[in-house]
Amino acid sequence: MTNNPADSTSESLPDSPGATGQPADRRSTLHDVAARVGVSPRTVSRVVNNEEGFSEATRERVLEAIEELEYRPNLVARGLVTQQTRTLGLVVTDLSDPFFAELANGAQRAAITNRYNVFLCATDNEADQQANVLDSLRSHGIDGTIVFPATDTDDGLRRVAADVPIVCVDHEVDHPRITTVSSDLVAGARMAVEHLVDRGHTKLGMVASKFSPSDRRRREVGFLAAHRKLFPGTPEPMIVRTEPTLEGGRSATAELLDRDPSITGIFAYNDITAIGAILAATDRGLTVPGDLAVVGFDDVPLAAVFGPPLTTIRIDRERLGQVAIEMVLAMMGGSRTGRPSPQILPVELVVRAST
Amino acid sequence: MTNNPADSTSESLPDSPGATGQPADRRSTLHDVAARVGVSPRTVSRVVNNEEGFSEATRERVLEAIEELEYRPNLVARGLVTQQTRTLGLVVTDLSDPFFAELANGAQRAAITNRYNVFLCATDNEADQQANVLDSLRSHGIDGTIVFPATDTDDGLRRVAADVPIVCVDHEVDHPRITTVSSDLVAGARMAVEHLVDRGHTKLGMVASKFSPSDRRRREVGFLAAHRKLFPGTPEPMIVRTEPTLEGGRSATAELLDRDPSITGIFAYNDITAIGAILAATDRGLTVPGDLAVVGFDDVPLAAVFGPPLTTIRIDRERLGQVAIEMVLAMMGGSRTGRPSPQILPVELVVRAST
DNA sequence: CTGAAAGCGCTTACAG
DNA sequence: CTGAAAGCGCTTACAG
Repeated sequence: MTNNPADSTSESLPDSPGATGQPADRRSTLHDVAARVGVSPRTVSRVVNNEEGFSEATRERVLEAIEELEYRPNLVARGLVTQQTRTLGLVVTDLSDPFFAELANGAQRAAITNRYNVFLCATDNEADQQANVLDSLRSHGIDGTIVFPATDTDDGLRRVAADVPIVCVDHEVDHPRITTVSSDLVAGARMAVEHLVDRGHTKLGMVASKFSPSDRRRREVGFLAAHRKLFPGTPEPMIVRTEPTLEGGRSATAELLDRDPSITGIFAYNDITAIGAILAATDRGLTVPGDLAVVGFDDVPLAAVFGPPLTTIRIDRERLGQVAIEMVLAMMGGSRTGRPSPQILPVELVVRAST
Repeated sequence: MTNNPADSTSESLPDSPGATGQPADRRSTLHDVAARVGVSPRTVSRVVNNEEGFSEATRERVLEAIEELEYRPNLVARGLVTQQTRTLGLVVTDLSDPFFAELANGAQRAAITNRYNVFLCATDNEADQQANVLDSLRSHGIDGTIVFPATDTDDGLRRVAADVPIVCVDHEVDHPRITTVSSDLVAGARMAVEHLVDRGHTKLGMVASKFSPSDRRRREVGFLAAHRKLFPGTPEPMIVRTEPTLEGGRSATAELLDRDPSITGIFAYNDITAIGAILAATDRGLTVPGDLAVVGFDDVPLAAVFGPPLTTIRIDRERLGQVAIEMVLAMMGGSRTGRPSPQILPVELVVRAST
């Protein structure tokens, strides 16, 4: 037959692997398995994919060879022809925000359940980097992706949606292959305002994110609407936009209190900025909640143990991730299913010691 | 020539895209670009890859067509033949630990600098899930990967190392294609002990991680060694192993204090467990640092703002990620470079109010 | 029950 | 300066 270098050294027993017990240093392929069994690659492909049409004996010999050679199908080569890789993308702006970490956990868990894998990428909220990772993901033949979009990147999203279906988190983009899952941020903001007012506060201020373009300011919309309803005819409360980080929350709150020292209630963009707000209060000798009450958003794990434990609007991030996966899977079902309509998940007020 | 359905509707001007301005709904390929320009795919490939051998005129026409068709090379198809995809993996146990989030940030940043992308995956510290994601990553033709290994998975790592070079974080595996970058955990533990003793504490306890197998208990080794040196001949201090989470730290500390109420100094596995330790103290009416001093590990962002702000051993996670990327890149340089030797990065004591 | 051919989107030698 | 052929690892019709 062909001259196989291994033949000269190995015993005649065909089942015996090399002396080292190690397969070749090159990863073994369908072809290698076929050659070892003495069958065509097509047959190996059939048993690997659980198709019909091979004898039980063949099946066993193939399985044995696969074991011995540690053969693993190359999903990407397969994807090149099937046009699917059972891999999903998840792109977020900032890994160090615990919100995204738990979203990712939920998404990954749901993906595994459906026998999909997910690759996570971060954009630092930069359009270029988002374009870069989306392109990379697409290039790897992912079947769909979930994205929490960087600011002002709708066009970029539409472009990749031509190739792969997208589920956006907390943001709508008008495109047949893009849908949205979001939390009810407007309702959450309303709950926060009502709670502060229940506690007797009448002068409120809000720390918002400067990364939110005008069509993504749902918390602000809810905040103003609730305020308008409860205090009709009064001037609108103050809103300061900042980076959604601890230091951002701290400085924005300082600015709010500088501009209007009569403010006694703060609604913050998220828990991290809320903690910043509390620090700003402490900075100027105010007590929380005595002098300043603070409501956060998200209910990240540390919110409960911070001093004082944070009153916040809880988002079920695990569920958010799970629903996002289910929606992207539905979109991949082909156009017959149509685009799933946007979903809005409920949020919940959690009262602790900061109000 | 060939019958192109587009020809019947489009104007004769070859440069004009369809009426919608949209390219076909199928992603365009090298072949499409070639057809549009009227040149062979080989030529397009040449200009895409900046090779030699085409006229300036050809180059411009190809570039134009690429623009119009929004052509993007399929990196995976390319990878199938070049055996490299300019993509790296990063697999960690737990996304919601801020330690890994910042490690990932550092790694991603360093990767981008080198024109690589990174795909992040989580294992939940489960061997099966780690095998799954590594296989998926490998299947996507990644060029190398960084992994913070799940417990007891050395064999699995060796298996994938046959195909792709691995840099482990804080763990050594004996294999020619696996190397290690770690923090000086032993030195960090020593600093913690010396600092507690400086503060007048003589009865110490440690909260350790139950996920660390015996060869990965560097903090414990450092803790015991430092204690032995400072208190020769005395009994060894108590160590309780637990899940490295907030609740884990809380219950482990409660156990330590139950078993030996004379303990006044706690060295914790990381900042999260340290915060748990502080909570455990508060639970039983002890003050920190008055009744119980606590030293954490990592210096995550919230350590500085927790009440009381945490004394901790700082790990430069961004740098850790960066070095890991550089090492994996070096390993990919081919065997000529040989395996880079393990690196140990320094850590630093940060004194705050919990001691 | 099994295989030979063509092709997914690309690049690598080779030839002109 | 440019192209035709073969192949990366796989699957999809087709034929026996």
